[in-house]
Amino acid sequence: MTQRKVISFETIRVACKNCTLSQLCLPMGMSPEDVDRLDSIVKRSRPLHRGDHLFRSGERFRSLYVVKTGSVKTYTPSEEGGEQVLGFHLPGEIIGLDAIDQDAHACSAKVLETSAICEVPFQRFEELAASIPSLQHSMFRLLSKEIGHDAEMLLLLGKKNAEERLAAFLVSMSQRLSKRGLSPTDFYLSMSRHEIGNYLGLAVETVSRLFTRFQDEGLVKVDRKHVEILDLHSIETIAGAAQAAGSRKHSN
Amino acid sequence: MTQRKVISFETIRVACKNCTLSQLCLPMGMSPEDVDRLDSIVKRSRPLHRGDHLFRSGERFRSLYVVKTGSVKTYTPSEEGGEQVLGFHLPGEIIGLDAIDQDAHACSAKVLETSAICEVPFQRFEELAASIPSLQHSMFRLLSKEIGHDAEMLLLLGKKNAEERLAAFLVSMSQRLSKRGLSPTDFYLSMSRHEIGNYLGLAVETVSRLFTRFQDEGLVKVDRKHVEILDLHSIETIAGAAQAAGSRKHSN
DNA sequence: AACCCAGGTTGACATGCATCAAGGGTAAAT
DNA sequence: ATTTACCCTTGATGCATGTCAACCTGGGTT
Repeated sequence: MTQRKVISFETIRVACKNCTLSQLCLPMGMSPEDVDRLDSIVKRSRPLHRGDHLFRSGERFRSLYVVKTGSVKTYTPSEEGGEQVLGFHLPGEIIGLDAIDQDAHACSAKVLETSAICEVPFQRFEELAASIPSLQHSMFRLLSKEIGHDAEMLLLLGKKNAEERLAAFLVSMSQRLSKRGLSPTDFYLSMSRHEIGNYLGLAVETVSRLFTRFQDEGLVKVDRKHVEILDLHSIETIAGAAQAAGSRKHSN
Repeated sequence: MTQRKVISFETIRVACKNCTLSQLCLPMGMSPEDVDRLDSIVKRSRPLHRGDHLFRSGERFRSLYVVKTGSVKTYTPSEEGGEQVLGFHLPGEIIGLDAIDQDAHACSAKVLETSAICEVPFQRFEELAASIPSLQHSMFRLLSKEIGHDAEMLLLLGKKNAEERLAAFLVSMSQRLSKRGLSPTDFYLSMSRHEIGNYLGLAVETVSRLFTRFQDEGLVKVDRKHVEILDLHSIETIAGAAQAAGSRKHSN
Protein backbone atom coordinates (compact mmCIF):
# COMPACT_ATOMS: atom_id res chain seq x y z
CA MET A 1 0.00 0.00 0.00
CA THR A 2 2.84 2.33 0.72
CA GLN A 3 4.07 1.45 -2.74
CA ARG A 4 1.00 2.56 -4.53
CA LYS A 5 1.42 4.24 -7.86
CA VAL A 6 2.53 7.83 -7.97
CA ILE A 7 -0.23 8.62 -10.40
CA SER A 8 -2.93 7.63 -7.97
CA PHE A 9 -3.74 11.17 -7.02
CA GLU A 10 -3.96 12.10 -10.65
CA THR A 11 -6.16 9.12 -11.32
CA ILE A 12 -8.54 9.84 -8.52
CA ARG A 13 -8.79 13.38 -9.65
CA VAL A 14 -9.83 12.57 -13.17
CA ALA A 15 -11.51 9.16 -13.20
CA CYS A 16 -15.01 9.26 -14.66
CA LYS A 17 -16.55 7.82 -11.53
CA ASN A 18 -15.15 10.66 -9.45
CA CYS A 19 -15.89 13.32 -12.00
CA THR A 20 -18.53 15.82 -11.03
CA LEU A 21 -19.66 15.90 -14.63
CA SER A 22 -20.70 12.28 -14.78
CA GLN A 23 -24.37 13.18 -14.84
CA LEU A 24 -23.97 15.53 -17.78
CA CYS A 25 -21.49 13.43 -19.66
CA LEU A 26 -21.38 10.01 -21.28
CA PRO A 27 -21.55 8.02 -18.00
CA MET A 28 -25.09 9.28 -17.56
CA GLY A 29 -27.21 6.40 -16.31
CA MET A 30 -24.48 3.76 -16.38
CA SER A 31 -23.66 1.25 -13.65
CA PRO A 32 -20.41 1.82 -11.71
CA GLU A 33 -18.83 -1.22 -13.37
CA ASP A 34 -19.64 0.03 -16.81
CA VAL A 35 -18.34 3.47 -15.95
CA ASP A 36 -15.05 1.78 -15.12
CA ARG A 37 -15.01 0.14 -18.51
CA LEU A 38 -15.63 3.46 -20.17
CA ASP A 39 -13.02 5.04 -17.98
CA SER A 40 -10.44 2.56 -19.16
CA ILE A 41 -10.56 3.78 -22.74
CA VAL A 42 -10.56 7.50 -21.95
CA LYS A 43 -7.25 9.29 -22.41
CA ARG A 44 -6.33 12.38 -20.52
CA SER A 45 -3.61 14.80 -21.40
CA ARG A 46 -1.92 17.75 -19.76
CA PRO A 47 -4.06 20.86 -19.68
CA LEU A 48 -4.28 22.73 -22.95
CA HIS A 49 -3.85 26.46 -23.20
CA ARG A 50 -5.65 29.30 -24.93
CA GLY A 51 -5.26 28.93 -28.66
CA ASP A 52 -4.34 25.24 -28.66
CA HIS A 53 -6.25 23.06 -31.09
CA LEU A 54 -7.95 19.79 -30.24
CA PHE A 55 -8.15 19.11 -33.95
CA ARG A 56 -8.32 20.98 -37.20
CA SER A 57 -10.65 20.85 -40.13
CA GLY A 58 -9.60 18.14 -42.55
CA GLU A 59 -7.83 15.92 -40.05
CA ARG A 60 -8.71 12.26 -39.83
CA PHE A 61 -11.31 11.53 -37.18
CA ARG A 62 -10.11 9.28 -34.38
CA SER A 63 -11.54 10.47 -31.12
CA LEU A 64 -14.33 12.42 -29.55
CA TYR A 65 -13.31 15.01 -26.99
CA VAL A 66 -15.08 16.03 -23.83
CA VAL A 67 -14.44 19.27 -22.03
CA LYS A 68 -13.58 18.59 -18.42
CA THR A 69 -12.71 22.11 -17.34
CA GLY A 70 -12.41 25.32 -19.31
CA SER A 71 -14.05 25.99 -22.66
CA VAL A 72 -13.58 25.31 -26.34
CA LYS A 73 -14.94 26.83 -29.50
CA THR A 74 -15.61 24.96 -32.70
CA TYR A 75 -15.59 26.73 -36.02
CA THR A 76 -15.35 26.09 -39.72
CA PRO A 77 -12.40 27.94 -41.14
CA SER A 78 -12.74 29.06 -44.72
CA GLU A 79 -10.19 30.45 -47.13
CA GLU A 80 -9.04 34.00 -46.41
CA GLY A 81 -9.19 33.70 -42.64
CA GLY A 82 -12.95 33.96 -42.47
CA GLU A 83 -14.72 31.56 -40.16
CA GLN A 84 -18.10 30.55 -38.85
CA VAL A 85 -18.17 29.84 -35.14
CA LEU A 86 -20.33 26.77 -34.61
CA GLY A 87 -20.41 26.64 -30.86
CA PHE A 88 -18.86 27.22 -27.47
CA HIS A 89 -18.40 24.12 -25.38
CA LEU A 90 -18.49 23.95 -21.61
CA PRO A 91 -17.50 21.15 -19.24
CA GLY A 92 -19.31 17.90 -19.97
CA GLU A 93 -20.00 18.78 -23.59
CA ILE A 94 -18.78 16.53 -26.36
CA ILE A 95 -16.86 17.75 -29.36
CA GLY A 96 -16.31 16.10 -32.71
CA LEU A 97 -19.69 14.48 -33.23
CA ASP A 98 -20.00 15.89 -36.71
CA ALA A 99 -16.86 14.02 -37.82
CA ILE A 100 -18.23 10.50 -37.36
CA ASP A 101 -20.02 10.49 -40.67
CA GLN A 102 -17.19 11.53 -42.93
CA ASP A 103 -14.47 10.01 -40.81
CA ALA A 104 -12.79 13.41 -40.94
CA HIS A 105 -13.18 16.66 -39.07
CA ALA A 106 -15.18 19.28 -40.93
CA CYS A 107 -14.58 21.89 -38.26
CA SER A 108 -11.70 22.93 -36.04
CA ALA A 109 -11.74 23.05 -32.24
CA LYS A 110 -9.73 25.65 -30.39
CA VAL A 111 -9.32 26.03 -26.65
CA LEU A 112 -10.53 29.40 -25.34
CA GLU A 113 -8.83 29.24 -21.94
CA THR A 114 -6.68 26.78 -20.02
CA SER A 115 -8.71 23.61 -20.22
CA ALA A 116 -8.64 19.93 -19.33
CA ILE A 117 -9.95 17.63 -22.02
CA CYS A 118 -10.85 13.94 -22.06
CA GLU A 119 -10.20 12.07 -25.28
CA VAL A 120 -12.43 9.14 -26.21
CA PRO A 121 -11.05 6.97 -29.02
CA PHE A 122 -14.10 6.38 -31.14
CA GLN A 123 -13.48 2.89 -32.41
CA ARG A 124 -13.09 1.53 -28.92
CA PHE A 125 -16.03 3.56 -27.85
CA GLU A 126 -18.25 1.96 -30.48
CA GLU A 127 -17.25 -1.51 -29.32
CA LEU A 128 -18.11 -0.57 -25.80
CA ALA A 129 -21.40 1.00 -26.81
CA ALA A 130 -22.44 -2.22 -28.54
CA SER A 131 -21.99 -4.13 -25.29
CA ILE A 132 -23.43 -1.56 -22.91
CA PRO A 133 -27.01 -0.72 -23.93
CA SER A 134 -27.21 2.28 -21.65
CA LEU A 135 -24.06 3.70 -23.22
CA GLN A 136 -25.44 3.25 -26.70
CA HIS A 137 -28.61 4.93 -25.54
CA SER A 138 -26.67 7.81 -23.99
CA MET A 139 -24.79 8.28 -27.20
CA PHE A 140 -27.94 8.31 -29.30
CA ARG A 141 -29.38 10.84 -26.90
CA LEU A 142 -26.31 13.04 -26.98
CA LEU A 143 -26.25 13.05 -30.76
CA SER A 144 -29.97 13.78 -30.79
CA LYS A 145 -29.53 16.56 -28.29
CA GLU A 146 -26.96 18.17 -30.52
CA ILE A 147 -29.39 18.03 -33.43
CA GLY A 148 -32.07 19.62 -31.28
CA HIS A 149 -29.69 22.34 -30.22
CA ASP A 150 -28.75 23.02 -33.82
CA ALA A 151 -32.43 23.37 -34.65
CA GLU A 152 -32.71 26.05 -31.99
CA MET A 153 -29.78 27.83 -33.55
CA LEU A 154 -31.41 27.64 -36.97
CA LEU A 155 -34.47 29.30 -35.53
CA LEU A 156 -32.28 31.91 -33.89
CA LEU A 157 -30.39 32.72 -37.08
CA GLY A 158 -33.40 32.43 -39.33
CA LYS A 159 -35.99 34.36 -37.37
CA LYS A 160 -34.62 36.37 -34.50
CA ASN A 161 -33.30 39.89 -34.60
CA ALA A 162 -30.04 41.04 -33.07
CA GLU A 163 -31.49 41.82 -29.66
CA GLU A 164 -33.24 38.47 -29.39
CA ARG A 165 -30.08 36.66 -30.45
CA LEU A 166 -27.88 38.19 -27.81
CA ALA A 167 -30.54 37.65 -25.17
CA ALA A 168 -30.81 34.00 -26.20
CA PHE A 169 -27.06 33.68 -25.97
CA LEU A 170 -27.03 35.08 -22.45
CA VAL A 171 -29.89 32.83 -21.36
CA SER A 172 -28.11 29.81 -22.80
CA MET A 173 -24.88 30.64 -21.01
CA SER A 174 -26.76 31.26 -17.80
CA GLN A 175 -28.58 27.94 -17.95
CA ARG A 176 -25.55 25.91 -18.90
CA LEU A 177 -23.35 27.43 -16.22
CA SER A 178 -26.08 26.95 -13.70
CA LYS A 179 -26.28 23.23 -14.51
CA ARG A 180 -22.59 23.04 -13.75
CA GLY A 181 -23.01 24.48 -10.29
CA LEU A 182 -21.94 28.00 -11.20
CA SER A 183 -23.84 31.21 -10.77
CA PRO A 184 -26.53 31.75 -13.41
CA THR A 185 -26.27 35.49 -13.03
CA ASP A 186 -22.60 36.27 -12.56
CA PHE A 187 -20.00 34.83 -14.89
CA TYR A 188 -17.03 35.48 -17.11
CA LEU A 189 -17.25 34.95 -20.84
CA SER A 190 -14.23 33.19 -22.26
CA MET A 191 -14.88 34.31 -25.80
CA SER A 192 -14.39 37.70 -27.42
CA ARG A 193 -17.13 39.98 -28.68
CA HIS A 194 -15.96 39.11 -32.13
CA GLU A 195 -16.51 35.42 -31.52
CA ILE A 196 -19.93 36.04 -30.03
CA GLY A 197 -20.90 38.11 -33.04
CA ASN A 198 -19.62 35.53 -35.44
CA TYR A 199 -21.55 32.82 -33.62
CA LEU A 200 -24.77 34.83 -33.61
CA GLY A 201 -24.45 36.04 -37.17
CA LEU A 202 -23.89 39.64 -36.08
CA ALA A 203 -21.14 42.19 -36.49
CA VAL A 204 -18.89 42.88 -33.51
CA GLU A 205 -20.17 46.43 -33.33
CA THR A 206 -23.74 45.24 -33.03
CA VAL A 207 -22.87 42.94 -30.16
CA SER A 208 -21.05 45.74 -28.41
CA ARG A 209 -23.93 48.15 -28.86
CA LEU A 210 -26.40 45.60 -27.56
CA PHE A 211 -24.37 44.94 -24.43
CA THR A 212 -24.35 48.67 -23.86
CA ARG A 213 -28.07 48.94 -24.47
CA PHE A 214 -28.89 46.02 -22.16
CA GLN A 215 -26.77 47.69 -19.52
CA ASP A 216 -28.47 51.07 -20.02
CA GLU A 217 -31.81 49.33 -19.62
CA GLY A 218 -30.67 47.80 -16.34
CA LEU A 219 -30.82 44.21 -17.61
CA VAL A 220 -27.14 43.44 -17.09
CA LYS A 221 -23.95 44.89 -15.78
CA VAL A 222 -21.06 44.28 -18.10
CA ASP A 223 -17.39 44.90 -17.57
CA ARG A 224 -15.39 43.43 -20.41
CA LYS A 225 -15.76 39.65 -20.08
CA HIS A 226 -17.51 39.88 -16.74
CA VAL A 227 -21.29 39.69 -17.01
CA GLU A 228 -23.77 40.13 -14.20
CA ILE A 229 -27.35 39.47 -15.13
CA LEU A 230 -29.60 41.80 -13.19
CA ASP A 231 -32.95 40.94 -14.75
CA LEU A 232 -32.87 37.42 -16.06
CA HIS A 233 -36.60 37.29 -16.48
CA SER A 234 -36.69 40.20 -18.90
CA ILE A 235 -33.81 38.76 -20.86
CA GLU A 236 -35.60 35.43 -21.14
CA THR A 237 -38.66 37.27 -22.41
CA ILE A 238 -36.62 39.05 -25.05
CA ALA A 239 -34.91 35.82 -26.05
CA GLY A 240 -38.18 33.97 -26.50
CA ALA A 241 -39.95 36.71 -28.39
CA ALA A 242 -39.34 35.19 -31.81
CA GLN A 243 -42.82 35.38 -33.23
CA ALA A 244 -44.31 37.74 -30.70
CA ALA A 245 -46.27 40.79 -31.74
CA GLY A 246 -44.11 43.45 -33.31
CA SER A 247 -41.86 40.93 -34.94
CA ARG A 248 -43.90 39.77 -37.87
CA LYS A 249 -40.96 38.51 -39.91
CA HIS A 250 -41.96 35.50 -42.01
CA SER A 251 -45.09 35.12 -39.98
CA ASN A 252 -46.88 33.12 -42.70
CA MET B 1 -47.79 -21.93 -53.54
CA THR B 2 -51.08 -20.99 -55.12
CA GLN B 3 -52.22 -20.10 -51.65
CA ARG B 4 -49.52 -17.56 -50.97
CA LYS B 5 -50.46 -14.50 -49.04
CA VAL B 6 -52.27 -11.73 -50.80
CA ILE B 7 -49.87 -9.20 -49.35
CA SER B 8 -46.86 -10.81 -50.98
CA PHE B 9 -46.76 -8.32 -53.83
CA GLU B 10 -47.00 -5.48 -51.37
CA THR B 11 -44.26 -7.02 -49.28
CA ILE B 12 -41.90 -7.50 -52.17
CA ARG B 13 -42.48 -3.99 -53.24
CA VAL B 14 -41.50 -2.45 -49.95
CA ALA B 15 -39.09 -4.83 -48.21
CA CYS B 16 -35.82 -3.15 -47.28
CA LYS B 17 -33.78 -5.63 -49.23
CA ASN B 18 -35.65 -4.80 -52.41
CA CYS B 19 -35.74 -1.10 -51.78
CA THR B 20 -33.70 1.01 -54.14
CA LEU B 21 -32.87 3.30 -51.25
CA SER B 22 -31.03 0.69 -49.24
CA GLN B 23 -27.67 2.31 -49.92
CA LEU B 24 -28.83 5.71 -48.70
CA CYS B 25 -30.85 4.45 -45.80
CA LEU B 26 -30.28 2.51 -42.61
CA PRO B 27 -29.43 -0.82 -44.28
CA MET B 28 -26.26 0.81 -45.61
CA GLY B 29 -23.44 -1.72 -45.23
CA MET B 30 -25.48 -4.45 -43.56
CA SER B 31 -25.52 -8.14 -44.43
CA PRO B 32 -28.66 -9.50 -46.15
CA GLU B 33 -29.57 -11.43 -43.01
CA ASP B 34 -29.30 -8.37 -40.84
CA VAL B 35 -31.32 -6.35 -43.33
CA ASP B 36 -34.06 -8.94 -42.88
CA ARG B 37 -33.95 -8.45 -39.13
CA LEU B 38 -34.24 -4.71 -39.58
CA ASP B 39 -36.99 -5.23 -42.09
CA SER B 40 -38.98 -7.21 -39.58
CA ILE B 41 -39.39 -4.27 -37.25
CA VAL B 42 -40.23 -1.69 -39.91
CA LYS B 43 -43.88 -0.77 -40.24
CA ARG B 44 -45.37 0.50 -43.44
CA SER B 45 -48.64 2.30 -43.82
CA ARG B 46 -50.86 3.40 -46.65
CA PRO B 47 -49.52 6.38 -48.56
CA LEU B 48 -49.96 9.70 -46.84
CA HIS B 49 -51.27 12.76 -48.62
CA ARG B 50 -50.30 16.40 -48.82
CA GLY B 51 -50.84 18.04 -45.46
CA ASP B 52 -50.87 14.84 -43.40
CA HIS B 53 -48.69 14.83 -40.33
CA LEU B 54 -46.20 12.12 -39.39
CA PHE B 55 -46.10 13.61 -35.94
CA ARG B 56 -46.60 16.92 -34.24
CA SER B 57 -44.50 18.95 -31.88
CA GLY B 58 -45.05 17.82 -28.31
CA GLU B 59 -46.08 14.26 -29.07
CA ARG B 60 -44.36 11.39 -27.35
CA PHE B 61 -41.48 9.97 -29.36
CA ARG B 62 -41.93 6.34 -30.41
CA SER B 63 -40.59 5.91 -33.89
CA LEU B 64 -38.24 7.29 -36.46
CA TYR B 65 -39.66 7.76 -39.93
CA VAL B 66 -37.98 7.28 -43.26
CA VAL B 67 -39.23 8.79 -46.46
CA LYS B 68 -39.66 6.10 -49.07
CA THR B 69 -41.25 8.15 -51.82
CA GLY B 70 -42.44 11.73 -51.86
CA SER B 71 -41.23 14.48 -49.54
CA VAL B 72 -41.75 15.80 -46.06
CA LYS B 73 -41.03 19.07 -44.32
CA THR B 74 -40.16 19.42 -40.66
CA TYR B 75 -40.82 22.64 -38.83
CA THR B 76 -41.14 24.08 -35.36
CA PRO B 77 -44.54 25.64 -34.98
CA SER B 78 -44.72 28.57 -32.61
CA GLU B 79 -47.69 30.43 -31.18
CA GLU B 80 -49.60 32.62 -33.64
CA GLY B 81 -49.12 30.34 -36.61
CA GLY B 82 -45.53 31.36 -37.18
CA GLU B 83 -43.07 28.60 -37.91
CA GLN B 84 -39.46 27.85 -38.71
CA VAL B 85 -38.97 25.29 -41.45
CA LEU B 86 -36.13 23.02 -40.39
CA GLY B 87 -35.77 20.92 -43.47
CA PHE B 88 -37.19 19.20 -46.51
CA HIS B 89 -36.76 15.44 -46.57
CA LEU B 90 -36.39 13.29 -49.64
CA PRO B 91 -36.53 9.52 -50.04
CA GLY B 92 -34.04 7.72 -47.81
CA GLU B 93 -33.84 10.53 -45.30
CA ILE B 94 -34.69 9.91 -41.67
CA ILE B 95 -37.03 12.08 -39.68
CA GLY B 96 -37.41 12.42 -35.93
CA LEU B 97 -33.78 12.18 -34.85
CA ASP B 98 -34.04 15.28 -32.71
CA ALA B 99 -36.74 13.63 -30.57
CA ILE B 100 -34.56 10.86 -29.15
CA ASP B 101 -33.04 13.05 -26.49
CA GLN B 102 -36.19 14.44 -24.94
CA ASP B 103 -38.32 11.43 -25.73
CA ALA B 104 -40.74 13.87 -27.33
CA HIS B 105 -41.00 15.58 -30.67
CA ALA B 106 -39.81 19.17 -30.68
CA CYS B 107 -40.82 19.71 -34.28
CA SER B 108 -43.70 18.66 -36.50
CA ALA B 109 -43.44 16.73 -39.75
CA LYS B 110 -45.86 17.36 -42.58
CA VAL B 111 -46.09 15.55 -45.89
CA LEU B 112 -45.63 17.85 -48.90
CA GLU B 113 -47.01 15.49 -51.53
CA THR B 114 -48.39 11.96 -51.64
CA SER B 115 -45.68 9.97 -49.91
CA ALA B 116 -44.84 6.51 -48.67
CA ILE B 117 -43.21 6.41 -45.27
CA CYS B 118 -41.46 3.66 -43.30
CA GLU B 119 -41.88 3.73 -39.56
CA VAL B 120 -39.10 2.38 -37.35
CA PRO B 121 -40.11 1.82 -33.72
CA PHE B 122 -37.17 3.20 -31.85
CA GLN B 123 -37.05 0.92 -28.85
CA ARG B 124 -36.85 -2.15 -31.02
CA PHE B 125 -34.40 -0.42 -33.23
CA GLU B 126 -32.06 0.24 -30.32
CA GLU B 127 -32.15 -3.43 -29.34
CA LEU B 128 -31.28 -4.37 -32.87
CA ALA B 129 -28.51 -1.78 -33.09
CA ALA B 130 -26.88 -3.21 -29.98
CA SER B 131 -26.66 -6.60 -31.64
CA ILE B 132 -25.70 -5.48 -35.13
CA PRO B 133 -22.50 -3.44 -34.98
CA SER B 134 -22.83 -2.19 -38.52
CA LEU B 135 -26.33 -0.94 -37.75
CA GLN B 136 -25.13 0.89 -34.69
CA HIS B 137 -22.38 2.39 -36.78
CA SER B 138 -24.81 3.42 -39.51
CA MET B 139 -26.98 5.09 -36.93
CA PHE B 140 -24.06 6.99 -35.41
CA ARG B 141 -23.09 8.08 -38.88
CA LEU B 142 -26.59 9.18 -39.79
CA LEU B 143 -26.91 11.21 -36.62
CA SER B 144 -23.48 12.68 -37.25
CA LYS B 145 -24.38 13.49 -40.82
CA GLU B 146 -27.41 15.39 -39.64
CA ILE B 147 -25.21 17.42 -37.30
CA GLY B 148 -22.83 18.18 -40.14
CA HIS B 149 -25.71 19.24 -42.32
CA ASP B 150 -27.01 21.51 -39.60
CA ALA B 151 -23.59 23.11 -39.37
CA GLU B 152 -23.76 23.90 -43.06
CA MET B 153 -27.13 25.50 -42.52
CA LEU B 154 -25.75 27.56 -39.65
CA LEU B 155 -23.07 28.84 -41.98
CA LEU B 156 -25.68 29.56 -44.61
CA LEU B 157 -27.92 31.49 -42.24
CA GLY B 158 -25.09 33.18 -40.41
CA LYS B 159 -22.89 34.28 -43.27
CA LYS B 160 -24.49 34.02 -46.67
CA ASN B 161 -26.57 36.63 -48.40
CA ALA B 162 -29.91 35.97 -50.07
CA GLU B 163 -28.45 35.10 -53.46
CA GLU B 164 -25.97 32.64 -51.99
CA ARG B 165 -28.69 31.03 -49.90
CA LEU B 166 -31.01 30.34 -52.78
CA ALA B 167 -28.13 29.09 -54.92
CA ALA B 168 -27.09 26.76 -52.10
CA PHE B 169 -30.65 25.51 -51.85
CA LEU B 170 -30.77 24.73 -55.56
CA VAL B 171 -27.41 22.98 -55.46
CA SER B 172 -28.51 20.92 -52.49
CA MET B 173 -31.72 19.86 -54.22
CA SER B 174 -29.83 19.07 -57.38
CA GLN B 175 -27.30 16.88 -55.60
CA ARG B 176 -29.82 15.07 -53.48
CA LEU B 177 -32.14 14.34 -56.38
CA SER B 178 -29.21 13.21 -58.45
CA LYS B 179 -28.19 10.70 -55.78
CA ARG B 180 -31.68 9.28 -56.03
CA GLY B 181 -31.38 8.69 -59.73
CA LEU B 182 -33.32 11.75 -60.82
CA SER B 183 -32.19 14.56 -63.04
CA PRO B 184 -29.87 17.04 -61.31
CA THR B 185 -30.98 19.82 -63.62
CA ASP B 186 -34.69 19.34 -64.17
CA PHE B 187 -37.04 18.82 -61.27
CA TYR B 188 -40.21 19.86 -59.54
CA LEU B 189 -40.12 21.49 -56.14
CA SER B 190 -42.72 20.12 -53.79
CA MET B 191 -42.59 23.09 -51.45
CA SER B 192 -43.97 26.59 -51.88
CA ARG B 193 -41.94 29.77 -52.26
CA HIS B 194 -43.08 30.66 -48.80
CA GLU B 195 -41.64 27.46 -47.36
CA ILE B 196 -38.38 27.96 -49.22
CA GLY B 197 -38.11 31.47 -47.87
CA ASN B 198 -38.92 30.40 -44.36
CA TYR B 199 -36.30 27.66 -44.57
CA LEU B 200 -33.63 30.03 -45.89
CA GLY B 201 -34.46 32.87 -43.54
CA LEU B 202 -35.75 35.07 -46.36
CA ALA B 203 -39.04 36.75 -47.20
CA VAL B 204 -41.19 35.17 -49.91
CA GLU B 205 -40.76 38.23 -52.06
CA THR B 206 -37.00 37.93 -51.91
CA VAL B 207 -37.14 34.31 -53.03
CA SER B 208 -39.44 35.22 -55.87
CA ARG B 209 -37.21 38.08 -57.02
CA LEU B 210 -34.15 35.86 -56.89
CA PHE B 211 -35.76 33.18 -59.02
CA THR B 212 -36.60 35.88 -61.51
CA ARG B 213 -33.09 37.28 -61.41
CA PHE B 214 -31.48 33.87 -61.84
CA GLN B 215 -33.75 33.31 -64.81
CA ASP B 216 -32.92 36.68 -66.33
CA GLU B 217 -29.24 35.83 -65.96
CA GLY B 218 -29.78 32.57 -67.80
CA LEU B 219 -28.90 30.39 -64.82
CA VAL B 220 -32.24 28.64 -64.56
CA LYS B 221 -35.60 28.36 -66.23
CA VAL B 222 -38.42 28.46 -63.75
CA ASP B 223 -42.09 27.83 -64.27
CA ARG B 224 -43.88 27.68 -60.94
CA LYS B 225 -42.62 24.56 -59.22
CA HIS B 226 -40.74 23.34 -62.25
CA VAL B 227 -37.05 24.20 -62.19
CA GLU B 228 -34.56 23.63 -64.97
CA ILE B 229 -31.00 24.42 -64.10
CA LEU B 230 -29.23 25.78 -67.15
CA ASP B 231 -25.88 26.70 -65.61
CA LEU B 232 -25.23 24.52 -62.59
CA HIS B 233 -21.59 25.50 -62.44
CA SER B 234 -22.34 29.18 -61.99
CA ILE B 235 -24.94 28.41 -59.37
CA GLU B 236 -22.45 26.29 -57.47
CA THR B 237 -19.98 29.15 -57.61
CA ILE B 238 -22.53 31.56 -56.20
CA ALA B 239 -23.52 29.09 -53.50
CA GLY B 240 -19.95 28.58 -52.34
CA ALA B 241 -18.98 32.22 -52.37
CA ALA B 242 -19.48 32.68 -48.64
CA GLN B 243 -16.24 34.48 -47.83
CA ALA B 244 -15.19 35.33 -51.33
CA ALA B 245 -14.12 38.82 -52.30
CA GLY B 246 -16.99 41.24 -52.30
CA SER B 247 -18.71 39.59 -49.38
CA ARG B 248 -16.65 40.73 -46.46
CA LYS B 249 -19.30 40.15 -43.85
CA HIS B 250 -17.73 39.13 -40.53
CA SER B 251 -14.51 38.42 -42.27
CA ASN B 252 -12.50 38.71 -39.06
C1' DA C 1 -68.23 29.75 -68.41
C1' DA C 2 -67.78 32.51 -64.58
C1' DC C 3 -65.97 32.64 -60.27
C1' DC C 4 -62.78 32.15 -56.56
C1' DC C 5 -58.59 31.98 -54.13
C1' DA C 6 -54.03 30.57 -52.77
C1' DG C 7 -49.70 31.16 -54.49
C1' DG C 8 -46.69 33.92 -56.99
C1' DT C 9 -44.73 38.17 -58.92
C1' DT C 10 -43.49 42.97 -59.08
C1' DG C 11 -42.88 47.74 -57.44
C1' DA C 12 -42.24 51.38 -53.85
C1' DC C 13 -40.68 52.30 -49.52
C1' DA C 14 -38.65 51.68 -44.77
C1' DT C 15 -35.29 50.05 -41.60
C1' DG C 16 -32.08 47.06 -39.02
C1' DC C 17 -27.85 46.06 -39.11
C1' DA C 18 -23.32 45.94 -41.63
C1' DT C 19 -19.75 48.81 -42.83
C1' DC C 20 -16.45 52.42 -42.38
C1' DA C 21 -13.86 55.21 -39.37
C1' DA C 22 -11.86 56.85 -35.19
C1' DG C 23 -10.53 56.66 -30.47
C1' DG C 24 -9.82 54.57 -25.73
C1' DG C 25 -8.85 50.97 -22.39
C1' DT C 26 -6.36 46.84 -20.97
C1' DA C 27 -3.23 43.22 -20.80
C1' DA C 28 0.79 41.07 -22.33
C1' DA C 29 5.55 41.89 -23.97
C1' DT C 30 9.93 44.26 -23.59
C1' DA D 1 7.51 51.80 -16.87
C1' DT D 2 6.83 51.91 -21.58
C1' DT D 3 5.45 49.94 -25.68
C1' DT D 4 2.54 47.27 -28.42
C1' DA D 5 -1.33 45.13 -29.97
C1' DC D 6 -5.60 43.69 -29.43
C1' DC D 7 -10.20 44.29 -28.01
C1' DC D 8 -13.92 47.02 -27.26
C1' DT D 9 -16.82 51.00 -27.83
C1' DT D 10 -19.12 54.75 -30.18
C1' DG D 11 -20.68 57.57 -34.10
C1' DA D 12 -21.92 58.32 -39.09
C1' DT D 13 -23.49 56.36 -43.26
C1' DG D 14 -25.28 53.06 -46.75
C1' DC D 15 -27.32 49.00 -48.41
C1' DA D 16 -29.57 44.55 -48.57
C1' DT D 17 -33.54 42.86 -47.53
C1' DG D 18 -37.96 43.10 -45.03
C1' DT D 19 -42.52 45.18 -45.33
C1' DC D 20 -46.58 46.95 -47.50
C1' DA D 21 -49.51 46.99 -51.35
C1' DA D 22 -51.25 45.85 -55.78
C1' DC D 23 -51.82 42.80 -59.37
C1' DC D 24 -51.38 38.45 -61.98
C1' DT D 25 -52.07 33.56 -62.86
C1' DG D 26 -53.57 28.88 -62.97
C1' DG D 27 -56.29 25.28 -60.92
C1' DG D 28 -60.30 23.98 -58.79
C1' DT D 29 -65.42 24.73 -57.81
C1' DT D 30 -70.16 25.84 -58.55
